[in-house]
Amino acid sequence: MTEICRGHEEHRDRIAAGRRRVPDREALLEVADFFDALGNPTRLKILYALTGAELCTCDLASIAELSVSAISHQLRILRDRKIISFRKEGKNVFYRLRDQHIVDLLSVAMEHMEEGPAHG
Amino acid sequence: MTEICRGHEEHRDRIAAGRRRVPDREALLEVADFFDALGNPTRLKILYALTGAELCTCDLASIAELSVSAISHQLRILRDRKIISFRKEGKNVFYRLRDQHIVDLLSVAMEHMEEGPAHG
DNA sequence: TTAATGGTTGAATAGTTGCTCAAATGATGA
DNA sequence: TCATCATTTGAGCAACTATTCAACCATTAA
Repeated sequence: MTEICRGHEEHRDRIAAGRRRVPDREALLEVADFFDALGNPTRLKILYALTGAELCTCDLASIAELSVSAISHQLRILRDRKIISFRKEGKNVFYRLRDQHIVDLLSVAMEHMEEGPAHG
Repeated sequence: MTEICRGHEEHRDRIAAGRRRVPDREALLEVADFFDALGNPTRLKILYALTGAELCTCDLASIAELSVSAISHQLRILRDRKIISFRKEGKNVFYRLRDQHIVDLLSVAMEHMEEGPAHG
């Protein structure tokens, strides 16, 4: 691994510059975890459903058409990644998006997808 | 699966409203694929390295400290998801980020991570 | 206390992913 | 043509993930 293109000083310069643009390992893993959490249809369903209202686990299960257990597992991932937060009310647990960043990101993503194919 | 919280009309209303906020299946899968592509440390390294300059496969392998083959596999995923594009020059293939959206997204993500821990 | 309901958790498992290795492709130049 | 370099590709495999199922926990109400 990590074989370098033979000779050519320009490669070395580009590589050094490129390396400088890459965040440190910890930050990189954090960003990866964040995007990874968004990169799953079930979790995206949950998040889009939560743009605009808080919902309980069983509401989300119904919306995603999956078992309460399956949703609960996914909710834990989203909680751990600090993408959603929750409040308990009697027997119910209500989830909501943690901050406006997430709402923005989700709508920007949709727009990006819609215009994407146009300049293929 | 999809058991509904017994009775309570309010649940039905919330569920119906939530469902309306979820994009259709095709769009959802597209968005998930997009975020999924960003949700991996190796691919993020590639993308951050490409913010600011185009780089060839072997430069990227050197930066990511992985085999050229491993990087090529990841580059294909990023190409397929329309996140990067490329140009061939002699024996080399130079990759670049496909549009400014991606650059913006990567820097916004870094900022979000940096401020995230502050408000718990 | 018991029963019922909403939710979480852990084990099991089928499916997916990321890497390595070896082989193939494509471009360049002798 | 042949050799070499940069890259791509496919198979194989270990590690990871999303779901299901069964068991458990927590709150409410009798």
